[in-house]
Amino acid sequence: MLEIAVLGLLSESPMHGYELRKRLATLLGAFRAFSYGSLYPTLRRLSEAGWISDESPLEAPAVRRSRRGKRVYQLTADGKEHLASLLAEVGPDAFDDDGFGARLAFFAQTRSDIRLQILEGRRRRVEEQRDGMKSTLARTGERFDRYTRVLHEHGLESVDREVRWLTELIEHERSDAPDGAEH
Amino acid sequence: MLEIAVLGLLSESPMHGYELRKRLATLLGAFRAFSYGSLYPTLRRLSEAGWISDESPLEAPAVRRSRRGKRVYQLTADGKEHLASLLAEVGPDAFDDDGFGARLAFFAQTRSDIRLQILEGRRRRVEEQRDGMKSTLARTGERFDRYTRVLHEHGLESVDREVRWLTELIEHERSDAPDGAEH
DNA sequence: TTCGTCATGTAATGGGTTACATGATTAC
DNA sequence: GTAATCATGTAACCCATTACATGACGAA
Repeated sequence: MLEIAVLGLLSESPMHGYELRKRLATLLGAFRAFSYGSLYPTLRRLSEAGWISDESPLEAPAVRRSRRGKRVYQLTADGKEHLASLLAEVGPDAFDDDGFGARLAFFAQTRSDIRLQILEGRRRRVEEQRDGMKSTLARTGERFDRYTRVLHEHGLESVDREVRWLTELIEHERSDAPDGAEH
Repeated sequence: MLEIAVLGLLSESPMHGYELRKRLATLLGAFRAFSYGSLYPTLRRLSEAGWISDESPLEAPAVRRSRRGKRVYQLTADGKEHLASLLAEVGPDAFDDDGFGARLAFFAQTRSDIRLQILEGRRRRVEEQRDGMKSTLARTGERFDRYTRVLHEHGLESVDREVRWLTELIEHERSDAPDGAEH
């Protein structure tokens, strides 16, 4: 999640951690902020993996050491590849709230057929949730008190809306790329 | 969160852990399941705090020991008090997603004026979120690509719906208990 | 007798937060 | 010169999950 978001943002332009965090907050819609306590360790990890680096090729090398100054990160060639493979991943991770959100935010960089697979997988997932809630309400709706019931009803309407929203996106996607790449 | 849910469920009737977990899953709408790995340690903690107990007052005492058999938990007098104070708490915890959900699920046991305070606090919180998203969209909406934009628009509509839903609940609550307890 | 499900638990791990510590740069 | 904010980082902690281990009990 953080990994995709960081690589995705850096694929648009190099940035330092502090800026990354602000972009992250607006990109992920404030419902997911990430503190420095998770961001910087992630940057270190991605750096050690060779996916990002803060080496500026031109640089006065000597003198300063042990200084903590601004570190501008950029995607490496390996990182670009890695991001591409993350965005093309159509496993269960891509269908949960966070994973789907992160992938959708960088859909512009994702192949059209993969986009469709992710949207459909996500819809399947949300439909299952909806059906589960529906049957819970049908089974126990009478026994719930008023508050528990309205809570469940509101939840059900929310997932129902998401299913319809996904259906719109899927239809748009299909009409946009009307070739037959599926099995 | 787990604490409120467990105490709240046990206040309705005694139960053992396994059953508790199933009730938890339907109560919290499947979007929040809790595994045994968090449930059982919580039961131990609540037990050590004296809020729940699995002592059956009538019991053949001798013989069996070291057997792991079924443990039926029930709320103690202290636990009842503690639950009441948790449900009456109108701090920030009561306004975030989880805390609000847990409290709403046991609203039937909450004092009417507290209910109103929690609903209003939650609404304020969600309104802030909505306004943040709105201004983000206004500021950067043009620069977002299509996918990022629809993601944000859908998010905005969702919080907007929640605000309206909360407003309905608040109005219902006010007309239900039309006395003047507020300052 | 074996399979499913009821039932309780632990250990390792994961992925984040809060609070703290430090220092550079900019605006007044 | 001092306050705000930019900027980087660490340590302690929290709260959950996964995977595993154990065992009782009823039905086929």
